[in-house]
Amino acid sequence: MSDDETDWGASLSELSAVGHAPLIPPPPSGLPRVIIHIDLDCFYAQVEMVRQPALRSQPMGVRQKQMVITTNYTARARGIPKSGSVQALTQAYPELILVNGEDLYEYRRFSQRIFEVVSSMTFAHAVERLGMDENFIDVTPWVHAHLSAPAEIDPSPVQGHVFQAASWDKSDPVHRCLALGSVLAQRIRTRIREELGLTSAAGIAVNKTLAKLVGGCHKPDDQTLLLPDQTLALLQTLPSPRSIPGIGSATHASLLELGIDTLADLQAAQVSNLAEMFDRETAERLIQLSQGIDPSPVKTSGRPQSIGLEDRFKVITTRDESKTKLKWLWGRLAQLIYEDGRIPRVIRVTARDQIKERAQGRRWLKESRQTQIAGHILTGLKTNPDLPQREESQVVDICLSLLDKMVNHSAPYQLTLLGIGVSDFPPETANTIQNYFVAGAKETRNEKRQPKRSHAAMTPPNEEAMCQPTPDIDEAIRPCSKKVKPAPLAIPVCDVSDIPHDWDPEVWANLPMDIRTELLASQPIQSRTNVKPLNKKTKSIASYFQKKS
DNA sequence: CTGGGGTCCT
DNA sequence: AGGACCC
Repeated sequence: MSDDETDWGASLSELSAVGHAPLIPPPPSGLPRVIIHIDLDCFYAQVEMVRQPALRSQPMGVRQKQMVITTNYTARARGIPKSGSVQALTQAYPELILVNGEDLYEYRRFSQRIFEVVSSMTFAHAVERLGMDENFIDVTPWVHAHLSAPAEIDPSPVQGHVFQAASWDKSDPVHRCLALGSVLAQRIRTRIREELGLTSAAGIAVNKTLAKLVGGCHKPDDQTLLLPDQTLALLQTLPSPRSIPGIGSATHASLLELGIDTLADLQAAQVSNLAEMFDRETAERLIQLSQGIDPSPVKTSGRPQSIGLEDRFKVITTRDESKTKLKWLWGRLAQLIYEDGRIPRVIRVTARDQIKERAQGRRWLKESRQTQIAGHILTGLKTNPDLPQREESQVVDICLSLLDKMVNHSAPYQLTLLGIGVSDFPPETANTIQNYFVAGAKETRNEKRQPKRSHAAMTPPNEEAMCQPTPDIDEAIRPCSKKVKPAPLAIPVCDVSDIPHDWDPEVWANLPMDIRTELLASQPIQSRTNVKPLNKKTKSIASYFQKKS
């Protein structure tokens, strides 16, 4: 949790409780941060309904193996739970339609487009992904810059709900900041609906934790703002310390051992109370989280650090079966690496062995082994989703040798999971305009190519009764994959003053924030004292985008 | 009958 | 390489 200069640290109310205030630069203006958390409603189910609109009116759920991981709101309106076992749900609700969601390919694509749409909005200073369907957006700079409008002309109407709105004071600058945030959250949600046909919930607050927590107050398809003075009221609605993001099962168990059962216990704890189980930094962070204090910055999410696939199955007991499964996994993974465009330098195999788990008395035990992979083996993926025969069998052999390090084939074993992942991508020389330009060109190139076959239609080999895929009732319809290029985004809400005068607003709006920042840094602004020199390549690319006059 | 992903830290 | 956390 390192602070950089873009992290304006805690809100006013947070600062008062922070031990080392000097380490956290105060907000320049004395105003709080404004953080939006966007959470797609039953994301997987919504994606399936976009792909197959007839499902919209049906009670539907998405299943992976024996679990229904989410149901749509039509189902929930009938009292069907949002998740559960296939067994239980189909028995109790025979009308529930289940779609197989074990292949995350489409969800990944929608997730990427959501991130792009959000990042393209000019007021989004930083966007951080959390899983496939959540994003944090820091809109602090925009909000502070637009707060100066006189209150009597600009009543800054709040969009959506206010958590316990009684103390709303429209003349309080802190409240007005958050109200502006709620307007921006509404615009983000509207764009996601217009561009992708997906509804979402949002929370607006002074830090990530509170934004996420308050966003849960009005779902689906609505949003909630938290005023700093209502922080404790919100926290009091939480049933357990476990409800705080960042306090997971292990931390919760440790807290229980210390006799800390409730959130109030943790709020009242001293660092010394926690010293037995946690180091001082962690203890301080936990107590602060329990009080709604969270200085962690919204970190701009870049390209993934790793790409991996796993498959669970009933059991594998031979090297030969493993080879077949690894081949199948690699085929799908190769497609993803190809679409990513970068060549990884490390490959890893993951496995679960039931016998080992029982021997060690553990509920689950995942092992992995990784190794560097010579560059020449994978370079074919730069231009083709399939590797030449020779390289492909080399990769599979590498995977098998990694597996051999985990299982002894002369002793009994029972694998129930295999996975392959890749990581350690070459650095992309940070986020420069050159880089963006190259990446954009590559994307266009990739999207023009049709996948040789829809890998969503690929079926795992050697299916056991237990893991038979559901009949693919949604064969085909893939709204995104048929597009050569994503539809150009409409001109987003943004202040004209944000845009350099010689730029096309639409082009500007579609540039990622860091690129805009870089270009703004190169703008001839009188007040700027530290003008970065513009190198040649940047200049020519900038002129490519700029309007001709 | 707990999925198939990810992140960062130790 | 594993473990914590997140969805």
